[in-house]
Amino acid sequence: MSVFVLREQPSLSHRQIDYAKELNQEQLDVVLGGDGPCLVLAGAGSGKTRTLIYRVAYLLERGVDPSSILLLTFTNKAAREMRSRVEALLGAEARGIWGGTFHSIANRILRAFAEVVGYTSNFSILDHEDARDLIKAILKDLKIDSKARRFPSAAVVQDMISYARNVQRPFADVVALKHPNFVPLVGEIEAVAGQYQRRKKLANVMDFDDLLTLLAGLLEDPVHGRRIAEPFAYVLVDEFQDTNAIQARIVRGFAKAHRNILVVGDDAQSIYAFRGADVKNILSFPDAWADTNIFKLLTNYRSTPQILEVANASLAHNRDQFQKDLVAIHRGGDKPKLVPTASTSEEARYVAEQILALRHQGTPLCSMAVLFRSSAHSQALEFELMRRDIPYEYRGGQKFFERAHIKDIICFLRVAHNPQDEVAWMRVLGLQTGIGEASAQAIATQVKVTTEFGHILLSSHAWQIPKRAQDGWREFQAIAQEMIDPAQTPADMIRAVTKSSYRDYLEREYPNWRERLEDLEQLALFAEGYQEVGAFLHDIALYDDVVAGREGGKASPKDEERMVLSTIHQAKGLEWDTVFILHLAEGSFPSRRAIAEEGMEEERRLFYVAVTRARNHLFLTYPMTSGYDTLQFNQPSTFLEEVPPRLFDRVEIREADGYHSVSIRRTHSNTVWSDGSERWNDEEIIEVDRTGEEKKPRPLRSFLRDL
DNA sequence: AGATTTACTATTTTT
DNA sequence: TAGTAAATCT
Repeated sequence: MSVFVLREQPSLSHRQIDYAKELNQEQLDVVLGGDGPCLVLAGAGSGKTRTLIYRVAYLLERGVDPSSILLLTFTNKAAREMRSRVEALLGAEARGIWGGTFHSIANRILRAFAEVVGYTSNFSILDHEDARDLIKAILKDLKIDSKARRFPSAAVVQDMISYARNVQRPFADVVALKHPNFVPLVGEIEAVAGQYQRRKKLANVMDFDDLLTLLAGLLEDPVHGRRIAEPFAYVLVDEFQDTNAIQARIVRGFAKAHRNILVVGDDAQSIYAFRGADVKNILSFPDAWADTNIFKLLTNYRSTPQILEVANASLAHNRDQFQKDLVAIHRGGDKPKLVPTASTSEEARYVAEQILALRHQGTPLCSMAVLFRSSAHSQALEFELMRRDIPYEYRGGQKFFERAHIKDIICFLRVAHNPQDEVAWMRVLGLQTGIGEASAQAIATQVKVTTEFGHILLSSHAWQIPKRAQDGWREFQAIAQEMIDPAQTPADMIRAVTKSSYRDYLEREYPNWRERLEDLEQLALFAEGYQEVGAFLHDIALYDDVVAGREGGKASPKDEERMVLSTIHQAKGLEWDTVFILHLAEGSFPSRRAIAEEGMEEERRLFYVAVTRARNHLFLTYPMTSGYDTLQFNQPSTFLEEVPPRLFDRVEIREADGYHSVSIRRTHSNTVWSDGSERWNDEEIIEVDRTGEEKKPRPLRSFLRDL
């Protein structure tokens, strides 16, 4: 039996073998190689990813053609990670499998079927910001003054349009559900939505939702759908709890012919409701697919029992939940530490101290991560890490391809490749002095009639250029000339723009223009791998992490590794030995919005995801005060209050002794009184410095004086 | 008068 | 950084 071959692979770690032990042989055959629909409901750290990897490996071992395997993941990173793990198991033959996000797979397929859906194959892809800009332009065009008329803002309109398409419900329903006060305006908002759809098609651009909608349509087409889906004999979907209605349609489209579908997920980790994700997709999977085999994996191979206890205790407060307590396989371990700090800077200092101490004790930096609800919460820590030269990798917040200067350059290439791309035109024109929104729009509508980029240099005399915009327009033409003149490779074009007057613009506009120029050179270097502008643009439209995220601190030659700073959303599916969760203050995490809009259950699941990322050490911190000019007093997060205090080791920072050694006061235990209330046992207070060594007590200094 | 630039305030999560 | 209000151009 192939499974045994897998189990005895010397490259398999202990934990992987434990996974195989959890199911009996018959069940393993179904999960890994069985035909028909299969649903694996797996708790955090119980082996979701391994299930997918094993099935792929098992199929390949049985001689299945790799290109008949389609692996749908939530992030590109997850797809790559899985591919490399399967390759490590079985070698290069895994290379042919189709793996990626719904969006990237849609991108690949739609390039080949562009004409069928009314586009040409050089279509551009709008990111979130581009799409909002287009809607803004439409509102202006329709002379809708959203302030005066109490009309929803472009961002709100965009959100409603996107949500309606993702949950596959009529627009009016979504308005009623998400923004009841705009119900009287439904007709008008719908007109904007229609205009948006038309403008995109005219500009030969798709937004993220178009990618999914058009793919779903194609898959349901009797002729094309068959042609696309037929080759995929095996469909695997990761993080199924985070799929929405349109994604469920796509999954059905791909898998309905062969019915060999495996989905894995955990309803407790559904954290994308704001994007239309619906836990019902996973709970009703057996209804949608007859004869589904269901398996539950409830053993946690990742975390210590102390960490799991906190996770379980928190999740118990959710009602809409499948009750399942995870059981740890690990023994021993410390209680998670609960650390209130005087301020955000003290929080940052404490975390940095602990990181140094743990590293001193032998934990490599790459097995530590700091997680936070919102990217803004990491700022103080980033300064602190930079100051101490602790190398880190930042995930979350702005992506490389979303940085203003990167997008500027990309838009130059976009107009060259797809001159109809109105959105890109608006951006590049607006960069010139003297050209604002209005002049840019005037020029863009005329220019985009051209099908050949080179023509804009010749035929401009025929166009009406507003007077104040003429200098800027000439400047743009000069740059365009540089771009198309000697060579056509994307790297050459990027360097041409970087050398042009755009460089002066950068120097003028940004104090950190040198860094930005370096970014642009990095982009050019990356582009050298491409001969053709189209191929380059298509790849970077969705594969953001091809270029590493923001980095700070210099990695010493000895340890190249960096620690990770990440939003919780981006940390999903990952794990570290030590995890810090920052800013667990009411209003921040849970966010004010979640509290106000009854989004607490989802928010609690987010907390659950964060806690279950940790293998051995977990630190939960929150600043008792925050704010930069006004002082704000924070309450500890609901999520901390809900968990019985005895599950934590409470740390109290008493003394800030310069910047480099914060001493802490720690209480080890607490007392449960006969009436059920709990009290901290003050007798066990000790002071330790950052290396964990005990210190003599010093007088208490009030945290307020520290500010 | 309309377009553009500048100065200011408050920040959720993502393909 | 985005959205907005006030200041400055044409």
